[in-house]
Amino acid sequence: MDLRHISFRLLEVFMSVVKTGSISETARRLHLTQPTVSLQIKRLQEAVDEPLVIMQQQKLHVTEAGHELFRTCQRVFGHFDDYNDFLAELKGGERGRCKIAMVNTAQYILPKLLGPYSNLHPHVELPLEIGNRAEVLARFERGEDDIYVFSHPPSLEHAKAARFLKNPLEFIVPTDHPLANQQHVTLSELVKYRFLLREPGSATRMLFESELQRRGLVLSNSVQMASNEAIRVAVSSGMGIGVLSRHVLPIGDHGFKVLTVSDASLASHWYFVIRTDRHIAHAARSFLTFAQDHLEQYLDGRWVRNELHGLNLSLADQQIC
Amino acid sequence: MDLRHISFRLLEVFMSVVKTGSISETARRLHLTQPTVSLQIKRLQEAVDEPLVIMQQQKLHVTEAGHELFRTCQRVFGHFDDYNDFLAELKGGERGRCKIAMVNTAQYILPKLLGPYSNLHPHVELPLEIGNRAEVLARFERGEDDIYVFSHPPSLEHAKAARFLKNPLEFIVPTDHPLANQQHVTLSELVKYRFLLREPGSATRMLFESELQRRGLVLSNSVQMASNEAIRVAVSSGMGIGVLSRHVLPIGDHGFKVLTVSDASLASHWYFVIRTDRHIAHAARSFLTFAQDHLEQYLDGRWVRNELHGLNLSLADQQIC
DNA sequence: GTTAGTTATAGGTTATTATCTATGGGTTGA
DNA sequence: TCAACCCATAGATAATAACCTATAACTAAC
Repeated sequence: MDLRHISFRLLEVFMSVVKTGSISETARRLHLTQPTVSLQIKRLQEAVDEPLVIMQQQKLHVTEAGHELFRTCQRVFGHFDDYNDFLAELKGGERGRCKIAMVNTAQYILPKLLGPYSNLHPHVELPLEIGNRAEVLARFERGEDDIYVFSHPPSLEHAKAARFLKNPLEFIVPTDHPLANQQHVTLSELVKYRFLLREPGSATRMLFESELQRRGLVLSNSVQMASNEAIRVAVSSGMGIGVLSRHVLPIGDHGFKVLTVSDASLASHWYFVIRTDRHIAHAARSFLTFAQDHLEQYLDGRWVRNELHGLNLSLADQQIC
Repeated sequence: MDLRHISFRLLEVFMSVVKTGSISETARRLHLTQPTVSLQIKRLQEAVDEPLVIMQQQKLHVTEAGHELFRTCQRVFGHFDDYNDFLAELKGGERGRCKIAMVNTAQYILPKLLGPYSNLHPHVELPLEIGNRAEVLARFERGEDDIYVFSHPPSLEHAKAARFLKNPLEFIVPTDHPLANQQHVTLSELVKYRFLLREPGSATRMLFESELQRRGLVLSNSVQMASNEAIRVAVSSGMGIGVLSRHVLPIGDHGFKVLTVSDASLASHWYFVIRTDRHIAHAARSFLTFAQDHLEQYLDGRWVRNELHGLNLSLADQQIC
């Protein structure tokens, strides 16, 4: 039996012939002519090298080989129906995966969106990758993920970015620090103290340093630390001043004090970033649409900057091609 | 997803791509060129309307949709493999059915062949039809069965017949009949008595009557009976003389006596008959070959006339077209 | 930076498929 | 016997599939 040149259309026609028990009737149902169906069946029989139906006293009689082939076809089409269901879910964003890579700071706020989304779409896998800016950037270059979360989006040609949340920076000091109880502090006062900072590539540090440079200020003393947690703990134990995203600060007193700096309001934004030169997973589209619709609901409304509309619009355009 | 124009070849190529993880490698294995495979995959993706494999850092990566399609294909090919096994058995005569229609008298001897055959090929169905000559002839005309067993084969154009067993006729009389103990009896002596005969169409009766006509003899008195059993019983109870196939006579004394008629040796033959204008079931070929090889083994060698060779030879020729 | 290996694309040829219309031949039932 | 069905076959055509070669473009490794 040579399956090679047998198409599913052929099997469809054959099944109809078995079901209706008539070549003419099949032709009518499938909007074909009777000779077409006749010939199709003949071709199939040649491929199988065995008669599938025989005329017997003016009635079409299905042979054993034909019967068994019919059963085989039923099973086969069953599997393809299943596959179609799967595809439908996949395309509808109900199934599949959406790999997200994010910078460290974002790990505190993205779950607030991912949780509700995941509950709504339980069949969507959501693997998360967390790294510093350099690491996430490298992943972006290699196109390893579906969605990237940055502050300071990379300005590469085949990237599309959209802000979704303001990321205000806060200065924190130990509770026993000289500035801890001062009403208004200025940036120039602060730089005399020792600072605890993330690595040079980090968005937080870049933002802070560019502000210092703009103002012609220089830090007298700074220590580099590998994570936001490390900085928080170090500040609490009196090692110096920390500059941290508002979103990573726990609510309530935790051994440090947030300063009100009168002459500096530092803030960056988080962006959802996608590559436009790659196929975008349906689940990723689905998540971004969800985010656009529910940012205000699940994130603190004070900081939300919902600019996802344009991104989703351009994705919808792309979908057509 | 539009299956219509997807052939199994296409799925085969796709499966190989998934298995090898490479388009070039697949091309080499399937003796195609790389662009051919590339294009096939593209076509398949268009049919599914969803990427199945994507290039990621110089490596082919199978998408979710691709993976699921692969699994679907595995199942589908599994079913067709099963079907191929089924076909192989069918074509080898190991499976299927062989419908045999036979005249009444044959029912006593054919089972001696069918039994051993059935044991050898347990998956072959062997439905039997038994009727008088007219009935079997009608079935033959309509082509309802695969093999027919006649004495006096119908001489129709698209029929092929082969003798396999001699069918000698015997005259039986009640044990208390005047002729019962006579050494030699002649036909002309017999016709004075009452005869018990089958219906006019039956081969036995036709043979007997044509012999009478040839000799210019006329029966003085005859009674028609519907079955060989009825005749046997009637003879035993003294109703007259019977003419029966040797093969339907039980061995040993059963209330009647077999005469030795010196001037008449009546015998017909049983034939296997098939229609040559129809497809011959593999099981039927298989049975006829079996019969050719084992006639002498399972039937009384004295009567066997094995002329199946020619029949099977012409069947083998036909098989080619 | 050259080579070797990969995939993608363009352009072309040939074989096959998927259709059709027209027609012939056989059955059935009025 | 004739109309109304059925199926099979012939002959024709347009679309498409299935391939090819040549070539481009990219990446990894030497």
